[in-house]
Amino acid sequence: MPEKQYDAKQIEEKWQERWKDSALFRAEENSTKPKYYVLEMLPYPSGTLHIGHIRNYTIGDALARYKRMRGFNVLHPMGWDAFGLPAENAAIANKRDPYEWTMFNIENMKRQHRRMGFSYDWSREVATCDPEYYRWNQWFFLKMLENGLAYRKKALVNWCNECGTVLANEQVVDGCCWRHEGTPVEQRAIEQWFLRITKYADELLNAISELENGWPERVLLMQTNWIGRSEGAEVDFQLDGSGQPIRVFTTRIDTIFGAACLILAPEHPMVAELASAELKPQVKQMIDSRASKGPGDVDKEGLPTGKFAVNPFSGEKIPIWIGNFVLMGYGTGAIMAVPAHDARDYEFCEKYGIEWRPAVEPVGFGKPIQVIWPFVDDGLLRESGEFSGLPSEEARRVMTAKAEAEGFGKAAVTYRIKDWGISRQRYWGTPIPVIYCPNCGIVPVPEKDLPVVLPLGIPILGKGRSPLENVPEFMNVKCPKCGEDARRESDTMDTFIDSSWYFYRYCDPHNSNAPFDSAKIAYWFPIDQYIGGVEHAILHLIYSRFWTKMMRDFGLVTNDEPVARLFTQGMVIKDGAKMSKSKGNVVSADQMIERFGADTGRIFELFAAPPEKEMDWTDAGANGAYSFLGRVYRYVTRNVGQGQPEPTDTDRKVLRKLHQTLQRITGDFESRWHFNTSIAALMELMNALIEHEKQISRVVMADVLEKLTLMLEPFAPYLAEEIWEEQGKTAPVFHYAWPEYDPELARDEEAEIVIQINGKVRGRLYVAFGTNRETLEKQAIGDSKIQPLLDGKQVVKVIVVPDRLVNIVVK
RNA sequence: GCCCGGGUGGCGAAAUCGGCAGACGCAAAGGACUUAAAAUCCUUUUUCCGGCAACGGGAGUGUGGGUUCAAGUCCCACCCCGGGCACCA
Repeated sequence: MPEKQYDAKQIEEKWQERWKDSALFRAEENSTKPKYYVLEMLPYPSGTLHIGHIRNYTIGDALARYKRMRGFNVLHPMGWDAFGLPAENAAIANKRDPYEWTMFNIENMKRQHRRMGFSYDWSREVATCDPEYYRWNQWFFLKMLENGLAYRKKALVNWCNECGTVLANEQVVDGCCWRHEGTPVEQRAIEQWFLRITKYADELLNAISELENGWPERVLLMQTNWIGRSEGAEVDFQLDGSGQPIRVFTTRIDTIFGAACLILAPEHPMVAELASAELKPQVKQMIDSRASKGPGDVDKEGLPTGKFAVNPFSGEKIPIWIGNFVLMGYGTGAIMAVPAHDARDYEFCEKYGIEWRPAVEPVGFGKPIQVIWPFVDDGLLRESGEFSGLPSEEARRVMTAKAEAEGFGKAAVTYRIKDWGISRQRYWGTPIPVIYCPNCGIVPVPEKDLPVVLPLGIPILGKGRSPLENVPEFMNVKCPKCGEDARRESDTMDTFIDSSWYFYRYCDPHNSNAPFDSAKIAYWFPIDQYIGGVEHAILHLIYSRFWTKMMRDFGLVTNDEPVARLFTQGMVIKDGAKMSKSKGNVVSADQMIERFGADTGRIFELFAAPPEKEMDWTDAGANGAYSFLGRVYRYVTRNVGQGQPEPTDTDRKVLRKLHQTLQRITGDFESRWHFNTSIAALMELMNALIEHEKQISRVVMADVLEKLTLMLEPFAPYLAEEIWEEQGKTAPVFHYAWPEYDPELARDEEAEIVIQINGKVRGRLYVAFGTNRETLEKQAIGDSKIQPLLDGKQVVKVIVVPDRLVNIVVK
C-alpha cells in the first residue's frame, strides 16, 4: 500500500463527527464489570481552555481509556464550577449578564473539550449554577441548620475591598486576598453564616493516616498543618484584687514558673474593664493598625494595663499587658508569656524590659552548659517548687492533673482550623435559604419551597452589599411561620460549597427528589482516582472531606472519604515562563489544535515531563511529537498487509521489542504513571520497526501494527482510530482489550554481562540467562580483553551478580 | 524561622531493587532528496587528552566528606532553587 501523509486536522474532524452525540463514553448503569471512577477537577468556565488546563484532562483521559480497555465500567464525567466572582466582575466590566456570560463560556469550553477528544460521559454534565443543582446546596444547608452544623454569629471576618465581600480563612494568602494579591484583607465584624467544620477536626485529622497510600504526602502534610491540632492545657490566672479568672491556653504548662507576664489580645473581652480610659484609644488603634496591615512581620507592640494577675502555681503576681501579636481567634485570646522558653515572648519582654527567669534547663551532663536564651526545647524543671527536677514531659502531665484537681485548669486541645464562614455579599452564587421575620426571627425556607431561585437579569452595580438587596421581588417574602412580611437573606454561599459534593451528583445527575440515590453512590464511591492541581490541597480537598463525613452522618452515604487516590499534576509553563494574560503567552487549546492537532498536544504534554512535575511547553518540542505521530501514520499506512511471506530471523527481535514496550507501558499505568517514559517506549518501538521494516514477516507485521494501535489509544485516540480503520478493523479501538504482554517474548535472548576491574567497565560477555557464578567468573577472568589487564596484578576478590556483572578486585 | 520537594549534557529528561550515567526527544552541525523551500530520510552530538581512523585513556550526576567490590541512587554536613506554613502560644 502506498503511504499516506498525516493530516491531523482531517483525521480529527472525521472522528469528532463520529463521536458526536454518541453514547460511546457512557458509564453503564447495571454493569457486572468492576467499576472505576476517574475524575479531573471541574473547571471554572472562564472562557477558553488553554494548554495548562489540557494537561490535567489528558492524564485523566489516558487513564479512563486504559481502564476501559482493561474491562472496567468507567465513570469519567465533566462539569462546570459555574458560580463565582469572575462572572460577576465580567458583568460589571463588560455589561454582560453573568448567566449568559457563563453559559456562553461553558458552550465554548465544552466544544474545546470535545475537540481534544476527551472521553467524557456528557449525559452526566453538571453546571453548579443550575437551580436543579444548587437547590441541593440549599437542602444540605437546611439539614445542617437543623442539626446545629450551620449557625449564624457576628464575627470578625476577612474582608476584601476589591471583591467587596467576605473571604474564608482558606482564601487569605499572605494576609491578602487570594484573588487580589496586593489587597490586604481587613478584619470586620459582620453577621455571618458558619458551618461547623471544627466538629470534624479530629476525624479529618485522624483519617489522614488512611489516605497515606493514595494521596501525595505533601497534600496530607498541608492538611495536617491546616487543621493544626495542638495539645496543651488551659489555666486560669486570677486578676489581682477581684479574683476574676483570666484563662490562657498553653502547650508548655511545664514552664509556668517562668511566666513573666500575661498578654491579652486587644480584642479580648476583659480588655474593656482592664484598660484605663486613656489606654482605650491606644487599644483601638492597635486593633485598627493590625486590621489594615498587609503581609509580613508586624512589629510586636504592647500596652501595660497596670493590673496584675496571680500565677496559680507560684502565687507570684505578674503584670497584665495587651499585645498586638496575641490572636483573639486562637486558644483563649490570652497567653502567659514565658520569655525564657519562647522566642516570641522573649522578643516582647526584652523590648519592654519585663523581667524574666528560666524554669527549665537543658538535660546536662553534670557540667554547666552555655544556654542560649530562649531555650525552647524540653528539659528538666528548675525553680519550679515541688516540680523542680522533673522532665518537661512528665511535668506537663503532673501539673495539668494538679490544675484539674484544684479546679483552676484542665487539659485542652485547640485547632488552627476554624468554622467555615460561607456568607458572601455577592450575587452570583447559591442563595442562602433563610428568611428574617420581625416576629419569628430566623426562619429556614421550608424544604418544599426549594429551590430559592437566584433571579436572573438583574442590575449589578456596586460592591459591599449583595446586589440581591435591590431586587424587591426576591427580597420581600411572607414569613413561612406567621405569614407576616419578611425579608430573605441576601447573601449567597461560598462557591466552595458547590465543589464540595459535585462528584456525588455525577452518579445521579438528573434526580429531582434527592441530591442522589444512595445506592448509586455505594456503587461508584469512593472516587478511584482524582486528578487536579495542588493549589486545592487545603481549600477544596478539605471541604470535600468534611462534606462527605457530614453526609455520612446524615445517612446519605456510607463511605467515610470521597477520594481513594489523589494525583496532583504539575504546572504547565511556556518557554520557561509562567503563562499569564499580562505576558500574553497563554496558548489556547484552539491555537494549539490548529497548529499541531489534538493528538500532538496530548502526546507532547505527557512526553515532556513526568506528570507530577512542571512541564515546559515549547513549540519546537510539540513539533517533535507531531513528527512522531506522522512517522507512525506513514509507517502503518504503507505496511498494512505487507511483510515477508515466511517467518524471518528478525521477527523474534521485533516481537521482543513489542512485548518489552507493552510491559513498560502497562507498568507505567499500573504503578508509576510516568507517561513520559511510556511515550518514549513507543518512540523506541517505532525506531526499531523502521529499522527492520523490510525484514518483518507478514504475520508479525499485522500483530505488531495491531498492538501498537491499541497502545496508542489512551494517548492519541484520533490517530489510533484512524490507523485501526486502515488495518480493516472496526472502531472504536477502546472496545478492544488492552494487550497482555508475554514475558517469554519480552525476555532478552542473552544476558549481557559487564566485566569490571575495580569497578571500571573493561569488557563484556554474552551468555545464556541463569549462567552460574562459577562459569561467569571463569569466563570473565579468561576473557581475552581482560587477561592482559590482570597481568602482574593480584586478584583479591571477585564479585559476581548473575545476569548482570562480574567485578574483579585487584591489587 | 519551621516543614516538604528538587539540583544529571546546550535544553526537556531517562536510569523502577546499590550494578554499563545520559534511553527518548528538542536544539545544533553535516549530508541525501528538491529548480528552490518546506516536509522527509541518513550521520554526528557529556567533556578533556591521544590518534588519519577504527579506537584507546582520564574526568563527570550542586559542594565537601563517609559507607561499599560498586553510589545519580544509602549516611553526615553544607550551598542553591521551587513550594507550603508563619506571631497558632
